[in-house]
Amino acid sequence: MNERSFSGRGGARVPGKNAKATKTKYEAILESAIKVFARKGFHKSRISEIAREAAVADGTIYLYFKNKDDILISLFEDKLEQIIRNLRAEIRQEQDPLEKLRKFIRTHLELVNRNPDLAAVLQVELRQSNKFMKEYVPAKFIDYLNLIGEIIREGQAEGLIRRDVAPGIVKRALFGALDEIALHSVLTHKGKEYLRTSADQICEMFLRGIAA
Amino acid sequence: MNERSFSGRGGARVPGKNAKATKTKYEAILESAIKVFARKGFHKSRISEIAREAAVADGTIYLYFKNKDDILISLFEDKLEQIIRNLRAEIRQEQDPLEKLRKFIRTHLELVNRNPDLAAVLQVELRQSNKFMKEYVPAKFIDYLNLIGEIIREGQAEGLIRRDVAPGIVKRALFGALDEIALHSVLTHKGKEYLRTSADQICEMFLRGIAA
Amino acid sequence: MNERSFSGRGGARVPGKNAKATKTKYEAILESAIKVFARKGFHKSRISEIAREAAVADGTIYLYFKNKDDILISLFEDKLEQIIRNLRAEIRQEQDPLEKLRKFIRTHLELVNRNPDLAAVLQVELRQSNKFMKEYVPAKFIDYLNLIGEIIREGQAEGLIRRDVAPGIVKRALFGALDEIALHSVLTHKGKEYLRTSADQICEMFLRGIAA
Amino acid sequence: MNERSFSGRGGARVPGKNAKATKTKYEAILESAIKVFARKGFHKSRISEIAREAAVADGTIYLYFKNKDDILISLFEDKLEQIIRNLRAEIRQEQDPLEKLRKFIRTHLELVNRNPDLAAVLQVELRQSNKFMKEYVPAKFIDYLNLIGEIIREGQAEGLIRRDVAPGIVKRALFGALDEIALHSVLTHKGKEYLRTSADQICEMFLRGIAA
DNA sequence: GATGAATGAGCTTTCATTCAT
DNA sequence: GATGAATGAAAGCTCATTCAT
Repeated sequence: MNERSFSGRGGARVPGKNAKATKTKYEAILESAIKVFARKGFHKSRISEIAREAAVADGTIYLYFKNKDDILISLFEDKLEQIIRNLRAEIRQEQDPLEKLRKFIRTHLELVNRNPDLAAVLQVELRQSNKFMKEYVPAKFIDYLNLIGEIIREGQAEGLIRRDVAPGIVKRALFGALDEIALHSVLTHKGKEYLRTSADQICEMFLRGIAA
Repeated sequence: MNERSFSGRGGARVPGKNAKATKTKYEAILESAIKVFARKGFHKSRISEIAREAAVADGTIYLYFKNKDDILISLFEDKLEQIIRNLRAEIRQEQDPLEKLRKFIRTHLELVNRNPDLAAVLQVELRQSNKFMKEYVPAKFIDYLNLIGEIIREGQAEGLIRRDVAPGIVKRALFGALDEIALHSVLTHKGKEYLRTSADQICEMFLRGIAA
Repeated sequence: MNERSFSGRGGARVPGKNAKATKTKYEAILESAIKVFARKGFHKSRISEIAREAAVADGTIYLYFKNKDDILISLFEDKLEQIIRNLRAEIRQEQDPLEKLRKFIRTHLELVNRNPDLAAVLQVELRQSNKFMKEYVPAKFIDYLNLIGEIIREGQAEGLIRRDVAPGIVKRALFGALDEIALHSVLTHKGKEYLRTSADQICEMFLRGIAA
Repeated sequence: MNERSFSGRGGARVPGKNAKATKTKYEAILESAIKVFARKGFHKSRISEIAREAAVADGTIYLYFKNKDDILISLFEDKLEQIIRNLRAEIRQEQDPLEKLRKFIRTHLELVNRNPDLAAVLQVELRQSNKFMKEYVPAKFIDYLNLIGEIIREGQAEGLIRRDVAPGIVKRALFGALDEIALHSVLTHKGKEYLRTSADQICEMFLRGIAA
């Protein structure tokens, strides 16, 4: 059994009392990291470069992050949390579980289109962190996957989705499909058009594939 | 547009004339690399460790491979080529394009089950190589994807698959789905059972999803 | 035309603000380097050994010097600058240009006698640096040569030295003569006596050779 | 006391019996080495490159030379021996010791002009060999210096050169002067004109300097 | 004698991280 | 909290040399 515990979280994320000021610094570092990682790649990015970009001293970064991997992983969690929040809001607007899935698929690929730097980091750099791939307990990622799982279960309850569909597997299959398309888009710099067509194709295929 | 050219291939891969003897040495290094990479991970694997495992000198490795990344990428190409050959043979036995897809899906996941070390390297370590993700021209990978694309086109020609399915997108979606399942299997050490169930679920969903 | 530019100078030579403290560290490294280079030779000297001798960490050396060659070249420039300063002071005491030359010749060889480690480095190790021989723009060395050239011109102006003497050539010839004697002294460990006799011989020969 | 013994000489210089064929190979390697050393510098020249240039296998070089330094030193000895032979012949033509010195000086610098590759190797690369500078017993070089020493003694015997001139020191001083001029010519690519003027200047100065 | 595949010692430099101020 | 000078561990790769053929 894989250990997968990431000891980096839970440290003194916010050093001082002045939440406003420090949050700014924490966020400044994360935003700088996205830019630098996207430009140079994770391994070739230097802590000193992120520090310069964020206009803080090298050492200051270690007041907010445990180490270099922790920046990457914090970035992942922070952004994914925002994404999940937004997605929940979007989905709540729809009644039909099948429409919810459609919304999910489209929004996932739209986000890739609208945040190219972040997408480059999440699709390519993040996976190059050994810590992320092997030690990190992907709680937030599981939340994300479960958005799909829940919709499927909802659809099954309403008789719109086949009972023999296994939500735990299909949620991963759908995520994998979207992820591969996103990766291809990032690596080949195919943008809007490609992502929109792909969203349509995947919607059509998945919804037919699981519909009752 | 990303350049993505990998200059490492085509060098003096086989120093001597005695194809038999040298092929053995080349292969010995690759097999050792799979073991070591799977055990320690790409970045933590030492060239000297691969050399020891293969019973050659450190320098000998550089007669057959340009550098550490080249070992990983050669490994990928070599193994993928074998897999493609085997898959083609399997698929050729079936007449029905839909049955061919079923075969493809099942074989992909069976290979993961039967070659856990190789799977671990291809699913996790390979993606951690910056060279592979950013500079490599994935000719063999495209061949692999095209196996799917061809079957889909075949099915469309026979009227078994909807005409509005885009093979170029669906092939990636299917690969992404299989890849994510494989990754999950590798990271959580879920084996045979999980992979078989997943194969069934994915077959059912995809085939329904694209059937005419 | 040979480029001969040495890009190593002008970097962040002094990291901090406390000039006193850092100057000490910079100098400590140079003094240690002279000892180690003289003992082991440039190529066989290890950075780690210089660091240990100077009681700093390996990496600290790279805060003050670009690389190993830069230590050697900085050493050359630093010491040559001191030597030039001292020589100027010595020469200023004499009125007669011929006496100035005598002083120059004697002081050059006395310095070899009084600083055997430094002499060993400058005579033997420095020339073994490819960077020094081929890329370095020898500004300080030209200053040194020009000390001789200026005295000769002065002597010509006063009618003490023949007008047909070419200062630009003779300055090199004299330097070459002194340099070869110094090298022989260093390689065979011939000291005081040899250097003093040589100084007298060279004085006699050169002064007669160029006198009006 | 410096050891200065070079153990590389005396090995099986000429492997076989066929003196013609093997002498050709030995010489081919030396000539190739001059070209390669002049082009790339000693340290950056690869044995394999010299072998390719000489159209022999890497290993063959080790039948004729003990190691890389031995190529350089053999090259030095071979060429210096030729030079000494030629110089002796030239000098023998003159009766007057002072004319002999003149001839010596001019010929030395003419050789630099006529053999730029060889000069580049002897002036720059040779001195970068630690073996040459520190372990080699420079028998041939001493022969060369003694050519000067002998002429001076001859001149003293004939009453043409001052008795208080020390041949052992002046020979080095003269060599040093010529050497520095030669080095400057090589490094700055100053050719014929510069060398000829320098020869004249040095002749004038040295002959006046030591004349009775 | 000739070959060239195989060997394996050898080492600078980078950069994430720390900690005294 | 913020700084940034100082630390020191860490390893890929080259290439002179060897030696079995």
